[in-house]
Amino acid sequence: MAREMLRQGGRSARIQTAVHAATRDLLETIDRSAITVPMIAEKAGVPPSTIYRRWGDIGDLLADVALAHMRPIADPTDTGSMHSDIETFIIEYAEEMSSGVGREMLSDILGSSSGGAAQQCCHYTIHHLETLRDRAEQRGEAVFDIAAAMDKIVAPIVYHIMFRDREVTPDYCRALISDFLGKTAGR
Amino acid sequence: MAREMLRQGGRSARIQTAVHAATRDLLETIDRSAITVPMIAEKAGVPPSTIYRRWGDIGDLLADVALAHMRPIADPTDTGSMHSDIETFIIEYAEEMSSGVGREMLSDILGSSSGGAAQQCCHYTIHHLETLRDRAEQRGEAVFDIAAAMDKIVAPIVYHIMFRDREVTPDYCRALISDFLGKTAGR
DNA sequence: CACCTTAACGCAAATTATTAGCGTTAGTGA
DNA sequence: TCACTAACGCTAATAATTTGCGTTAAGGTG
Repeated sequence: MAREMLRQGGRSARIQTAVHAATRDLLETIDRSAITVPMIAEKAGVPPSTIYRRWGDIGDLLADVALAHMRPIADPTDTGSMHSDIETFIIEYAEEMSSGVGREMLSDILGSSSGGAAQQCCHYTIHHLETLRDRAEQRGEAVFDIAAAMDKIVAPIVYHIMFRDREVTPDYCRALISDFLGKTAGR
Repeated sequence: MAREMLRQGGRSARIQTAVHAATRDLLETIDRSAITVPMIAEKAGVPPSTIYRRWGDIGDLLADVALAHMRPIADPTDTGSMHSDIETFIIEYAEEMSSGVGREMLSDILGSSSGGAAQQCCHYTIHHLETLRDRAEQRGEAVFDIAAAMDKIVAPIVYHIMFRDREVTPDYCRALISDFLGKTAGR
């Protein structure tokens, strides 16, 4: 993961935006393994050395871009009940991460040398679950434990996506959620 | 992951052995991000072009080496009961994967382009669990479901190792196992 | 607002990694 | 033993990465 910018404004920020945009563009256009730093640099209108100096290598850059794409911009949908809130959020999450680009984003984040990107990515997921839990609490519903939800719902989904040992279908997600919330607690 | 060799014996096999050995050596000596193909080639006594032709890039080579290191050579220890068999195996697995080199191996395998290495790695774990289950069955103990064990024990452990969001301690592993096998089933 | 400090940049040269062509070696099966 | 060809070694060409150095401009200060 790229270090935090010491300078926030102006040129430095413009370059970050341009490089991120160029990278996202290329990720949609051509195969990820074919993307090179000079390629991104040309598209972004900066010299390659700027990218190397700022992001280190292409792995860290890809992790940074993936992380930026995962940064929560909106709260998960409010569907009226905790069970369906969780289902909606988790199924969408699983679908996004199961896709080709989703898997590549996860892979880039997990492969990043420092490990900061992975922690941050995990934190985003936890943050969303916290939102759902707080919402449930305000409704007067029984709350759930975030760490337990990570273990019993998120972890298996991510595991199967990364190891490709089974399809992560909406039905599979629903089963994990029902199992976690208690099978009797139908909605 | 490297494709299977079309030729099994002689020179081709010797080169594979030498390159793997050189790579493992370097992984223990210097930082993984500093390892280059020409470096490995020199240590192994082969020209770099041979490595590029056979393994594609350094990512695939590292994944191949990591996978070879994970290949089961012996069955997990027989401790006399299923619960402690699982505990012994899982705690050892978690400890190995939590270490610096373990995490890097997982990272290399998950980052490999084809995805075959990840599937294979997962298969090794399943194979070990099958051994434990069959052993329990022969003893007349109640058996367990492999897929469920992967979801409830292995997946959370691997998730936390990869995302670095919590320490994976032996106590944590024991809790996952007890929870899976039923809290009342103390040993 | 003008000035100072220095992080971050652009450029270009030097280094290093990767790819590709081509002749050679040595597994494998007849 | 021989024929066939996958896999190799060598080398030249190409591409990526690193590094030094002068320049630009962000952010702070008087």
